[in-house]
Amino acid sequence: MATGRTHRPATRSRGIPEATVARLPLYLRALTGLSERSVPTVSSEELAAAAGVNSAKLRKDFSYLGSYGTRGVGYDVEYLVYQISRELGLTQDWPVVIVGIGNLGAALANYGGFASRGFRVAALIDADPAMAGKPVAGMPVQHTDDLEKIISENGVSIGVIATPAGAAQQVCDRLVAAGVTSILNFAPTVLSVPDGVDVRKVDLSIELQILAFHEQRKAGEEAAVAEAAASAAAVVPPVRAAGSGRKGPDGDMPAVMPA
Amino acid sequence: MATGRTHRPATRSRGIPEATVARLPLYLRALTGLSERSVPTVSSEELAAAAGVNSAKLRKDFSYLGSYGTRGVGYDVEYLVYQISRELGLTQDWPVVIVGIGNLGAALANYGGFASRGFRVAALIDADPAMAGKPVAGMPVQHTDDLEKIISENGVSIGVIATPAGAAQQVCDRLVAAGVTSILNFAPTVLSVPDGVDVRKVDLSIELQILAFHEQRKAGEEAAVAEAAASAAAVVPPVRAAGSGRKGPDGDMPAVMPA
DNA sequence: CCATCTTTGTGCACGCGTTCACAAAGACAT
DNA sequence: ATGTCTTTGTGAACGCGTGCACAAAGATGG
Repeated sequence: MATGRTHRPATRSRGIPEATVARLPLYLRALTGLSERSVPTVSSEELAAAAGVNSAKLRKDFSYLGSYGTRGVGYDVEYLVYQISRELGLTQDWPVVIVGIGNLGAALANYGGFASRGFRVAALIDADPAMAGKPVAGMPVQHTDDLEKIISENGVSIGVIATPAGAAQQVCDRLVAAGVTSILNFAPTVLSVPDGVDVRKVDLSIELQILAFHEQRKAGEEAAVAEAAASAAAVVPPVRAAGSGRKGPDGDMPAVMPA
Repeated sequence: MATGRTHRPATRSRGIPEATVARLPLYLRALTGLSERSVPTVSSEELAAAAGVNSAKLRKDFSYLGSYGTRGVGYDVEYLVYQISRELGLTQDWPVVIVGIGNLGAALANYGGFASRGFRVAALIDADPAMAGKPVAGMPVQHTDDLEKIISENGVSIGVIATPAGAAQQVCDRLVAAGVTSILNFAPTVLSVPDGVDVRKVDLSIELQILAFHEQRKAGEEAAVAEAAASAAAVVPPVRAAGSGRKGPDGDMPAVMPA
């Protein structure tokens, strides 16, 4: 993951570990739930359980923000909600544009989770002229031609890319050129961006493939060797260097690697 | 030419690092692109650039799978595609169910990336009776009542949860009870599952919040101290333990913690 | 057949993140 | 006020992941 950090000796040693930052939203969500149930305080143990993490990890995470707990009691829920929100920058308004209003883009536009926490969908943008003006999630889709104008007029610094893979890099370049410095990419492509621009990637296909790997291992633990042998016999793997044909004889490498 | 090729006997060390597994789909995607352009071989440097990673990291990743490269030349594209596919378990068919056919669920059902690599949407399931029978992505939505039957009849071991947060845990429990052992969760909730079940989480809101954190830092680097002071003065943070009122005097903690 | 050149595979060191374990801090009861 | 009990905050150890740097392997050219 590209963390694209511009190293700067910040005013204070603002070195909150990246792993901690990634968990803060998790804590915030758990705390919000407690807040709605008017729970006044919570211990690190309880909160850690709600967030699905280790309690020691949670305490260390909070220690990077400051000493917000009370020994013997726990953490004040409301106070902690405020502190984390402020640390994450959620006390301000973040206008966001979504580019690519296909199935996924429309789903994102309708997703309530955006508006819930400081994020506001400022515009929906699509390259298809037929989409222009069409309302999605109660908001007219605008054409890509106006991308730069929309970005600058709304002061957008966060962009969401939900286009097909082929268009993603081009859209990304235009977003960056127009002033966007944070991008959430749903397109299955590696985006290249200049320093100072953050990119986070959400890739459904990759997540599934990772699950498949573990699933295969789980299944293989029962009939490990037998299954591997059968599969190797059933599926014929491509012979080494079959296409090029300009290399040495293919006898130098067995067609089927030992499984 | 090969003299006596000393085949490494124990390539099957089951310990492929998790970080490596997470990158294999990335390599596979880059390799597929090369394969479609009929590129016969690729060096670690080139492939690493295409996948957006360090070349040394890529070589080390591949070394966990075995010695599939040729020194002085690089890696055979077709051969590597096969090896990674096999390692990820993509040479077999993975039936998948999607539970929760709202905006996101429908988008997932329509997403071509699923079918492209061994994954097949076996069923769409929703709790709303009005949805039952309605076609989404050319497939009739089925009711939650039949969840267990669908899982067992199709031999499904991977489930995708795209329901609202409130229903996620219940759906998860039923999936697991029915035999699902891998879950991709899009609902903004922490799922608790028994040992042996893998859960991966995709959370749009969290990704945005992480971006907001970095975005705030980038903005803060220009007018760091001034901004912090102004924001602290403008926004009044909740006084410590304001709601509970049963604790000590609130003077024991400053209303604004030092930033 | 030998020399040179390219590229892999990996030993090693380093830094980050996680976890344990415990002293210090504070609430609460007496 | 003093003691006990709960819970935080953190020092320290450990393990994993990353990146450097280089020797070995093999292709290529003379």
